[in-house]
Parts: sequence; C-alpha cells; structure tokens
Amino acid sequence: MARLLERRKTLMKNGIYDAAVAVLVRDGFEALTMERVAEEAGVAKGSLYNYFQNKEDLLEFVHERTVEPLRQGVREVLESKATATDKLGAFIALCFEYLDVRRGLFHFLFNEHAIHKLISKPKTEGSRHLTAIVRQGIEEGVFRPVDPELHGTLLFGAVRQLFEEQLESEEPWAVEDMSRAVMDFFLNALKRPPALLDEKP
Amino acid sequence: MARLLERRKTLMKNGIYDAAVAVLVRDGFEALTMERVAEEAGVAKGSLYNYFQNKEDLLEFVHERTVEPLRQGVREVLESKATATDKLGAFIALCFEYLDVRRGLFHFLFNEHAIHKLISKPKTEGSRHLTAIVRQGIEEGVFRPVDPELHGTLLFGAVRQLFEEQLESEEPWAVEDMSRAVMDFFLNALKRPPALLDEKP
Amino acid sequence: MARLLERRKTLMKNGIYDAAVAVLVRDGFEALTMERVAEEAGVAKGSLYNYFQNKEDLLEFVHERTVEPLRQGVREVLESKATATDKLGAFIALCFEYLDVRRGLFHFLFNEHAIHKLISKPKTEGSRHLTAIVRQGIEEGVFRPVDPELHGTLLFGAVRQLFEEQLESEEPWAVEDMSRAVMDFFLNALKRPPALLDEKP
Amino acid sequence: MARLLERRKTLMKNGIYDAAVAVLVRDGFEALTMERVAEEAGVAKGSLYNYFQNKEDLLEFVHERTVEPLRQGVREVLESKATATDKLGAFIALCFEYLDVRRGLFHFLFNEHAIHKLISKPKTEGSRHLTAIVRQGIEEGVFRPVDPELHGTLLFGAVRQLFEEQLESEEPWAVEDMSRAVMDFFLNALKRPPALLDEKP
DNA sequence: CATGAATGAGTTTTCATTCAT
DNA sequence: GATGAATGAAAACTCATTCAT
Repeated sequence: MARLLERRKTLMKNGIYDAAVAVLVRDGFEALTMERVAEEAGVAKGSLYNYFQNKEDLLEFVHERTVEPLRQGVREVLESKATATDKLGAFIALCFEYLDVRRGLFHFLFNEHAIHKLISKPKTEGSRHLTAIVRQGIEEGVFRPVDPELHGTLLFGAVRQLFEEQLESEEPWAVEDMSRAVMDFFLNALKRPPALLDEKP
Repeated sequence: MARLLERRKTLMKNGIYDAAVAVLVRDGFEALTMERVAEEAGVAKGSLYNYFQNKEDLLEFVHERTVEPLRQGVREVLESKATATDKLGAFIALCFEYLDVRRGLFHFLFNEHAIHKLISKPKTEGSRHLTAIVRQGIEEGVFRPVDPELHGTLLFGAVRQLFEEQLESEEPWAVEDMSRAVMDFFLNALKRPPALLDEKP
Repeated sequence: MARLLERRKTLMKNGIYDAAVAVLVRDGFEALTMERVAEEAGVAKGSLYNYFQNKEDLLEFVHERTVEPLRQGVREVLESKATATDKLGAFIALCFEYLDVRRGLFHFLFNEHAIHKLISKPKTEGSRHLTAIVRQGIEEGVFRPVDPELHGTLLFGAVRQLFEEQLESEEPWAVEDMSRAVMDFFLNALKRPPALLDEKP
Repeated sequence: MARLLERRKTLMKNGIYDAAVAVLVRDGFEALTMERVAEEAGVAKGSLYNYFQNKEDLLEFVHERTVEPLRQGVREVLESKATATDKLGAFIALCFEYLDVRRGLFHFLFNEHAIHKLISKPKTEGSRHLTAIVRQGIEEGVFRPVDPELHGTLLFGAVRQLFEEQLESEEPWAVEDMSRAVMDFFLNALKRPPALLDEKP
C-alpha cells in the first residue's frame, strides 16, 4: 500500500521533472517559474508544493536527477579495474554520449548561478575524477610524472569546454570523433616521452 | 562642448560601473538591483536610465568594460610578431594576471546565466584565440599537425577551468607557478614528437 | 446503533478538539491550519470535514467546548440559592481555578480576533452574570444601590484583566490568594457604608 | 527641501493610515490586505512598500499612531502634580473621551492577536498607570492600604471592559455619565472606611 | 467513512521602468 | 539632466476545501 503511494509519488515527481526540463530547454532558466512548470506538467501550481518544499528544492531535484546517471557512470568507470588509459577513454566517451542525449538541459546545468550556489562541488567533481585517473596513470608508468591535481583540472576543463561549445554548436561533431580526438589530445599531453620509455618511475 | 558632455557622460558611466562591480563583488548577482547600484553610485535610480537604456544594457556594459582590458591584451599578443610558443606563454600569463586582480568579479562573469545570454561569444572567443595560436604553431612547425579548432577549444577549456577553480580556491597558486605549469602542459600536448623533428609538416 | 454512531462521532470530535487545543497552545493561532490539526489528531485532513462543516465550525466548537465547563459552573452558581456574597466568591474562585488549568489555551480564547467575530457574546456573558449577582446583592441589602449593569461590567472587567495578566505572568499568584484579594476588592466596592446599615434601600 | 520631502512622506503615511483604518473599521482585520489598503488609499500596492518595509511595519504604525495620543494624555496626567483622586478622574475621562472618537478602530486594537504579539506591553501599561495612581493615593492617605499592583490591574480591567462593551454597544452612554459612574465605583472600592480614619494603616 | 492529493484563489513582496517636478 | 515616488506585473508560497479512490 505504502508501495503504491510511493509509486504514485515517484510518477508525479517524474512528471514534474519532465515539465521543468521541458521549460528549461525550451525557454531557459529565467522562464522557469513555478507557474510555468505546473502548467507544463498539467497540474496546479499548489500541487508542486505537495512534492517539493519550495522552488529551490525542485531545482535541486532537477539537477540531481539529471546529473546522477552521468555521475553514476563515471563512478563505475573510476572504480573499475581498468587501466588509466582505458578509464580516460571511458570517461570521455561517457561525457559526450551523455551530452548527446541532454543537449539543451545541460546548458542550464552547467551555467546557472543559482544552481551553482547549491552545487559548488560538481564543477570540481569532474576535476577530482580526472585527477584520480592521472594519478593512476602515473603509478602505472604510462603517464609522465606530472602534478595530478593540476592536470586533472586542466583535462576536465578541456572536456567541459568542448562539451559546452558542442552544446551550442550548429553542426556538432559525431560523438565518436570527438571522443577519439580528445583522447588523442589527452594522451599526447600525458604520455611519457619515448626516450624514457624504458625507465621505471 | 560636445566633447565636454562626452567626458561627463563617460565619467558618470565609470562611476556606475564601479558601483555595479562593488555590489556584484560584495553581494552577488541576485543583489544587483538598479536601486542598489544607484545607491552605491550615489545617484538616483532614475539617473541610471540616462546612461543605460535598461538593466540589460548596464550589465552588458559591465561585462564589456571588465573583459575588455584582458581581451585587448590578448589581441595585442595575437597580433604581435612573436612565435606561437611565446604567444601561448603570454596568453596564459595574461589570463592569470588578470584573474589575480579581479577575483570576485570574475566569479560573476564566468558563471552567471543571465550574462551568458548576452555574451555567448566571449566564451568561444578564447577558444578562437587559442585556435589561432595553435594554427600558427603548426605552421611554424613547432606544434603537431592537430586540428586547430579542436585544440584551441581544449586548451582554452583547460585554462578556464584552472582559472575558475583558482577563483574559489582557499589557497590559490602564485600566478607564475600556474603559468609555468600550464605552459608545460600545453607544450607537451602540442609539441611535435622528437622522432619527427626533421620531417616537414 | 444510531447511539453507537453518535458515540463514535463524539469520540472523534473530542480527539480533534484535543488536537486543535494542543496546536493552539503549542504554536499559536496562526499555526492552526486544518493540516496541523489533522496531523496532531492522527487523522486525515479530509476527515475533519466529516465532523465539522469548515474551519470556522471547528473553531466555534473549540471555543464552546473550552468555555462550556466554566460557563456551566458559573450558571450553577448563579442558579443556586446562595447569597450574593457567596455567589461572588464562588464566581471568582471558579474563574481562577479554571485559569489554572487552561493557561495557554485561554490566551487564544481571550485575545483572538477571528474568534471574537464568532463569539461576541461570551465577553459580555461574564458581565451579565456579575450583573445578576450585583442585582441580587442589592436586593438582599448587602450591596449599595448601584447600577447593576454598570457594576457587573466593571467587576467582570476587573476579573478578566487580572485573569489575563496572570495568564502571561512569569510568577503567577496562588489561586486562593488571588480569589481572596479580588473578593476583598469587590466587597469594598459594593458594600453598603457602615453608617447606613440600618437604612433600608 | 528635505523639509518638503518629509512633509510629503508624512502626508502619504497619513493617507495610508487613514486607508488602513477605514478598511479595519469597515471590514475588519481579516480584510486588511495590502491590496485593499492600497486600493482604499488610491495608490498602487507597491507604493505602500515605499513607506513601510512590510505589512507588520504598517500594522505597527497604525497601532502606534492610534494609541499614541491617548498614551500621551495619560502620561501627562500621571506626571502632573494633581492628587490621586484627580488623576483617577482625569484618567477615566481621557479614556472615554478617546473612545468616543475612535470607536470602530479600537475594536481591532484591543483584540487583535497579531498586534498583541507586537505590543504585549500596552495591555499592562494601563495597569501600571493605575497602579501608580493607587500607590500615590495610599501615600496621600485617601485610599485604603491595598496592594497597588493588584488594584491597579483590577481598576484598569474595569475601565477596559466598560470601554470595550461601550465600543460595541448600540446605545452607548454619554461620556460624562460613564466617567462619573466609574469614578464613583473606583472611589468606593478604594476609599478608607470612615470609621477607621483615626487608625494607623 | 477515511484518505490525502489536487486545487486555485488569495496573499505578501520585489523591482525594472516611467515620469512629473 | 537629476530625482525618487509611483507603478504594476510577476513571482513564490499558503491553505481551506473538494473529491476520486
């Protein structure tokens, strides 16, 4: 019984989520009023408050639900037994595949100040992931002995920028091409000089 | 006489600019109401509308005026006769020096959605500059024959990310250290493999 | 069977009454929403409407049920065969004993405007009771020949004020002390001048 | 110049005050929305916020401005050199004269919970004044040696109750009659018994 | 009868913009 | 040009009441 109610609640939250995303993608953040979300969701304004305490709450939910799958995927890659190089490739592929699906929405998620207040972490979360990969790569001896923190940041920034420009590009690249190109860039930036290949770090 | 009026107008705009920046840095974007700007500038709310058509206009001005010096510096570097490598170094140094001065303000400029609407260009402007440098480097034969567009984007993203994380960092790096580290990263990502040094691109 | 249903209904109303009082005492009138009452009573919001037509109805019930015992006690005193002096004493004692039990709740009952709309009578009801006592006392020849209406009002006001100040007092008096002191005041205000004791009114 | 602006501001506040009072008297407290006040005052809703920070502020102003004259009068009486008996008479007269002017409004001021929160003092302020008078009367030897605190409260309550009942009465007394009757009551309640005049208190 | 999600009118508050002085 | 009071549209949020299950 409680299960049924839970289901209903989830269904409703999903509907509201979809509505919010639709408004966001179509009209942008400024247009995201409770009224419009309700309208889009086909419910009354007041009903939104049966599922979210306030607008901030709803925004947080939208962000969470949107980013979670990507974050989850990245986490799995990170925790796998793969080599740093493979993780790097997987990370990049994940990002761009995800981009492909959620184009419009991400524009909001990546840029919104109001959201940034809530989620100062996510921006650096990517950096931290890449930092971990870089560190692993160095330990595996396939990457140069660079500062992992710094290079994690730089690599993440590179991905993010491409991500964002693709987001608004009129003629975006194919996901595979982007992934390959970025991977190439990363490996060149990190790979040990050939002359040193026989040295052990 | 017209000259004098022009001068007055400029003076006033400067005062308003300073006020807006002060509010922005101190209280954030949400607090940036016309009222507060006027108050901070020591003029009447209505007077703002003698110098700017509307809030959007003022915001654009703030952005323009803030970014312009950096943009100008970058342009000069770009148009100079220096080698790609030197331009790269100069570009990076310029960015981080600028960051050092305007910390608080940039937080707003880089993250604010409302602003982003107005200034979709600047974000890609950096990419274009670096694209130009990369292209020059390739022509000069010191960089690998990569896709300049893509690598311009990636490099700019790397700088931007570091820039932003430094913006909110509790213990930021020294500007010189950052510049050197980033330069190192860039050169490694772009330099021609030693084995190919004698080939002509 | 109808009897049984009646019982159930009464039980339910009692539960709702208790809940409403609990909210009122704990959180004040502004917090008395149907939702909170239902929650406190452990029933669904909609169920309240099976027992009360609307909020106003419920409020009226709360008032009635709260004041009724006091009113009943007063009525019994009034209708008894006691002397005016004894009735006066009993009235005062009743009031302050009642106060002692319902402190928090009365704060609401005595001061709330919304309630006053519903219950313009009760305020004057006390006056009327005391008017009756004064009238009896005059007839019995123990009170001065004053205007019973006016003095009923004045005496009731005196009790009420003390009542209310005690309600919010940090260190309230003992009930007996208060009763004695007020009785003394009343008798002095009403008693016939000793010199006139042998005159008939 | 500043004087002029000050004047304008005061004028406006007066207008808003009048409007608020009109709504209050005509339609009661529940009907006192910012919208209705604005409408009644013939200004825009937003304009109210140029003179009052929020609704609470406005309410406080209404209360203050309404009660102040009475309070001022009472204060002057209290601080005068008159005898306790005269002060008592003056106090009573003041109250009822004031009542005569502000009938409808007082209903709100005396009963409103929301207001009471802001002004827990005023209710007891009257008690304190009468306490002072009683104390003076005892010192002057014209009142019985009663507890001034208690009797201040009782007397104030008596006045207040009469005040309130008159407020809603269909056929109110003349102010002079009321004053005389109450004064008579007070003096009887407080005067020293003639037979005991030679005893020491 | 019990439930509690849905409703939507109503409330406070903000703020860019206008305009009379 | 300067001023700042006036405006009013728009936003977030509340809550008594209804009604399908």
